Order: sequence, then structure tokens, then C-alpha cells
Amino acid sequence: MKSSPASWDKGDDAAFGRILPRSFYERPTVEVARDLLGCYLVHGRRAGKIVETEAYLGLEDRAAHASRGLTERTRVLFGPPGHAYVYLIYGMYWCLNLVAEPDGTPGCVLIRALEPVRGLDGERPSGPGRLTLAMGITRRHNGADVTGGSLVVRRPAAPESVRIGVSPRIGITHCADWPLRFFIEGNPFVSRRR
DNA sequence: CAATAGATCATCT
DNA sequence: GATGATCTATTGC
Repeated sequence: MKSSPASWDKGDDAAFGRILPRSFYERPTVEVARDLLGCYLVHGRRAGKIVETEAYLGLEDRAAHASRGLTERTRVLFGPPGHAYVYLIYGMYWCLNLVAEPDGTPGCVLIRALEPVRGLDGERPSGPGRLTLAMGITRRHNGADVTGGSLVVRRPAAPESVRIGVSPRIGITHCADWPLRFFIEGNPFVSRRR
């Protein structure tokens, strides 16, 4: 399933579908997290299918950065939807989030794993840290508009039908039992549980 | 196979 | 000065 020449291999990004409009992100975070599964994250020549996400809410979600209020770092989370929130974790890994909810309301979706589609040969973008490493995403993308730019998300016109799994989020200490992690059942690129 | 230690730094207290 | 939405390597059973 890799040798057949697909049109996207020739650089036709439209084969990944239409770029998701801002209205897609301007909804409840959980809905956005679920609907992002099966969409394509495209950065230059590199592209991957989103197979695992986590929702991070607002003030009531102590696991979310936004719960500590508006600061210099979390400014993007409180801004308009459809932008990237990128931050450094544990001193070595960048994590990519997509801002959801209307302008002024915090909420974002952490992209946890991709299935390599183009320009990611030999990579295993499972887990937030490895994903950004493979895609070449860094602090430069913090605040970037993902509805038009070098980094965008596209949705196929006819998404394949998949089973969506739900579980608690990974690697957090607060609200550790909230079922806000979503993934495509059976996909081999979904990261494993601790 | 499961548990733990270590790397390393922006952000916040 | 402490913390953390990670990942890998290593140790121990």
C-alpha cells in the first residue's frame, strides 16, 4: 500500500482534501478533537494522517495550561481558533496543539500521533514529541494560522469510516481519569499506553 | 515485561 | 527554585 503512485506524491495537496476552515475549529474542543481523526496534517512536502488526539479544556481542566489563566505563553489558547499552540515540554520536545472554541474561550487539541503519508519515510511520528520532530515543527509555528500557510490541516471529501476509541489522557497528573483521548481503533501508529 | 532514571529548559511561583 | 500534555535506555524481576 505504499508503492502505488498517488496524486499527492506528485505534490498535489488538494488530494488530501480541502483545508479545514476556521469554522471547523470554532466549536467545542471535544468535537474538534474527534473530527480531526482521519484528517491530514500537511507541512511543506511532509504530510501525515492524524490518528490520535487529546482535548484540553479551559479553567475547569487542571491538566490544561489554560487553567492557570491568561499568561504570555497561553495567550494563543485564548485567541481565535484555527491557530497552532506550540510549546516545549521537559526541555526537549515540542508539542503541537490546534486552538479550538470561539475567540476568547480557551481550548485546544493536542495532536499525539500521525500515520506517515508523504515525506516521512522511516519515521514513526507516534507521541507528541516525535511527531513534531518528524514534521519539522518548532516554536516558530506557535501562533501560526493553520487555515492557510505552510502548516495546514486538510479533510478528505469522503473520509473513510473508522472506529473511534476513547480513553483517559496520557502523561498527566491532574484530571487523569477524564476520557478526553481519541484515536482510530486498530491503527498501528497510535501511541501505546504507559 | 514492568518500573525507573536521566536528559534539559521555558515558564511560572 | 520547582515543575512538566515526553521519550529512550537501562535495570530489575
